[in-house]
Amino acid sequence: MGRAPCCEKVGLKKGRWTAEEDETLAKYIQTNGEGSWRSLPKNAGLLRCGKSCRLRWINYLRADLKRGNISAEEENTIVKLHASFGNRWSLIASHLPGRTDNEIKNYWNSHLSRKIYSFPGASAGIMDTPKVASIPPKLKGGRTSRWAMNKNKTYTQNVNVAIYQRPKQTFTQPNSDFTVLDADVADVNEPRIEELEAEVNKCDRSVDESNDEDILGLCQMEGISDILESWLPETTCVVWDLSEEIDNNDMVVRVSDACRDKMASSGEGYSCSSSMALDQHWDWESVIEFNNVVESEACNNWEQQEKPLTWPWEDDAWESQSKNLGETDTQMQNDMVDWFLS
DNA sequence: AAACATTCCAACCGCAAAGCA
DNA sequence: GTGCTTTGCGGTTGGAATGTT
Repeated sequence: MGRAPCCEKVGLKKGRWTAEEDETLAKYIQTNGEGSWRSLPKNAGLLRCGKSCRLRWINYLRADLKRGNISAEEENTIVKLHASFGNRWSLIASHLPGRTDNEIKNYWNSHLSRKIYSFPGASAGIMDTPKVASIPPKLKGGRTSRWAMNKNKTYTQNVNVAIYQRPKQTFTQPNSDFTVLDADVADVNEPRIEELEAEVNKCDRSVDESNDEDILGLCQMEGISDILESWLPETTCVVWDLSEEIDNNDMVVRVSDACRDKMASSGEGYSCSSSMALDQHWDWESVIEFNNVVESEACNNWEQQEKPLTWPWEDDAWESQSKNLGETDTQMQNDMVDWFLS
């Protein structure tokens, strides 16, 4: 016995809405207000499912919808929010006035997602940057609770997300500043995830959702350097996302779907994309060229590849100067964290 | 100009949480 | 506390529009 249908589908119309239907729906809602979607079609005289009416109203008929193409600024916002929130389209849409979750989702899938470039595996480490963004816990399906939609709420949530900014840097050699990005997802270390969660869960933060900067901001984490040290070398599967914001010198690094799936299956429930928005002066041609090289070489011999990027504390020379991250130059460490959280 | 391929997006679907009796 | 209904979410799909051969 199958699931009961959400509404009586027999005799209901499907497919594109006609202008007449739009007018009928709009007039009814203007008169009676939103809500009671189940009974709305019958009351309004529409041969449509209530869900269909709701969707049509939300995505097309509402007066406060913004028409026209997504602007560069909006796109930038989407990229950044997606880096933090993942596919939480409604949440992203809530920060883009006049845009719907469906519109953003479609835009992402058709315009932005294909801009992702992969960095298939270099040898050693993994980089899944552990971070905290102040976002409500993701619910699989289901509507967002009213509590979660309230402003000035406090979340305690772990999300392996970060938006980084670094000082000016020219990316001429793929060996300088970041950890190897290993697309091989075989060794995702689940205990690390739990460990990270435990650390991250220490962080509570009040959030004003009206402020995107605040949403995107990272909470002050105690011992973040320790987390980075323990986490970064073991994270896997990163895909480089070179968005069209090249002109703005933004770059995003994100966890691959495979990694996300892995993490999800580990019981984490949800793993948002990691990202790096590197607001700096990259040599993009080199980046892309390097990406191509790495990709081709990866097909030949993954093990022999050198680290394209490493974190400073993974560098031997650096490490020799500082046996232990916790004992290193405090100023440098603080600077790194400041940059990391900026 | 026709056939085929690709892109884009409106709409559908199932799931799960909130709400309520 | 329980069960049913309503609502919201995100993934997926179908087909129109557009591009390419």
